Amino acid sequence: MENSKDYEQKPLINELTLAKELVNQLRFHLIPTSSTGEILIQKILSSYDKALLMLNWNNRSEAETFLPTPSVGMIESPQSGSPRSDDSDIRDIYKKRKTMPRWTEHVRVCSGTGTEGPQEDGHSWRKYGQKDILGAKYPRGYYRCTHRHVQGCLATKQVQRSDEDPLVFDVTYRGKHTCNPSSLLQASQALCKGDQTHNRDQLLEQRKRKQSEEMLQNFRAGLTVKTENPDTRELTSSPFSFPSITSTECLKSENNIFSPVSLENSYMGCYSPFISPATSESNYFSPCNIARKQPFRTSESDLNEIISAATSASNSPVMDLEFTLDSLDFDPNFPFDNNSFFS
DNA sequence: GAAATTTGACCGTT
DNA sequence: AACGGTCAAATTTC
Repeated sequence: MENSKDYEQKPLINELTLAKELVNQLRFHLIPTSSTGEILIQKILSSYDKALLMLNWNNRSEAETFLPTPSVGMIESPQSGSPRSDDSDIRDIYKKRKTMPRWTEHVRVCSGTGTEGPQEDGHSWRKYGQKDILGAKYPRGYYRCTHRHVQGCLATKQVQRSDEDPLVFDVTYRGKHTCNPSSLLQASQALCKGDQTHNRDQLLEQRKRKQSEEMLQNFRAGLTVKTENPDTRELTSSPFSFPSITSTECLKSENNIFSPVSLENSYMGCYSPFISPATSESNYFSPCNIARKQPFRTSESDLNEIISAATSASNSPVMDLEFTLDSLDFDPNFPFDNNSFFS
């Protein structure tokens, strides 16, 4: 059954991959001459990605599915509850965590951009750990949703600074935000008004900003994001990702108006031009005015701090998905990676 | 005083 | 046994 499905789909996947590759090549011939062409190519690539994504999901839908709302709040006992006292509970927790959807964004922090706009747009993260990882130069930071205990939101993320390029952070999201979308929306809307600096997230941001104020001046974040297929863990070169991101590529992307993504615009539209750089959508703006003139002389913790602020600014991609899907009356359980889908 | 961060210890997985 | 992920007490920040 499964095998026959694979048999049917593999050639299809190969064809699509090949076609996508060709379009990618074509794109680099077009970029200097036609921005319209670039837009079209983005759309084509986007379509390929969607198709590939769907196929991927079909292949694995039986083995693994998203857990739309995995008994939120029941999984993790409150901190005071000595969670280690009950073995079976703990095992359940680990099992469920294992099956949580997971995806990675490669986040590049660029200098020279004016990204000091809202860095929090609804999701706030609390750091709960840091760990030196074998073979990695930099420690990995562990963050969970601030609303974990209040709303049982199990979303977590890990921020790992890249060995090769200290300006790149791998942000691995795990789990889906289950905290109340309406409150998030309110937070987002509050940010839209621009002058409202009194909400909690912004206070938080103020604090973070203060901590890294000096650095931010030299270190204004612009991000490029690659999404990773949550299951195959292959880099799926999403429409937003540039196969080989370089500084100049980054600049190019600045001029790209990617696939219209009207859904996104309706959601993101309220943001000031410098939206949270870490949102997957941020590629739309891609304020990556990168000119790495000077080496960064910042501590890891500073960088982690910034990336935390930056990434916390993003609703998790899944969250964004919920916003947009809800309005579209999609089946919310339909599993796909919105990072790629909407890009 | 409350909330957030740091950090060493603990625990499950491999 | 090593490693990665999480907990929770201590510390810091507001």
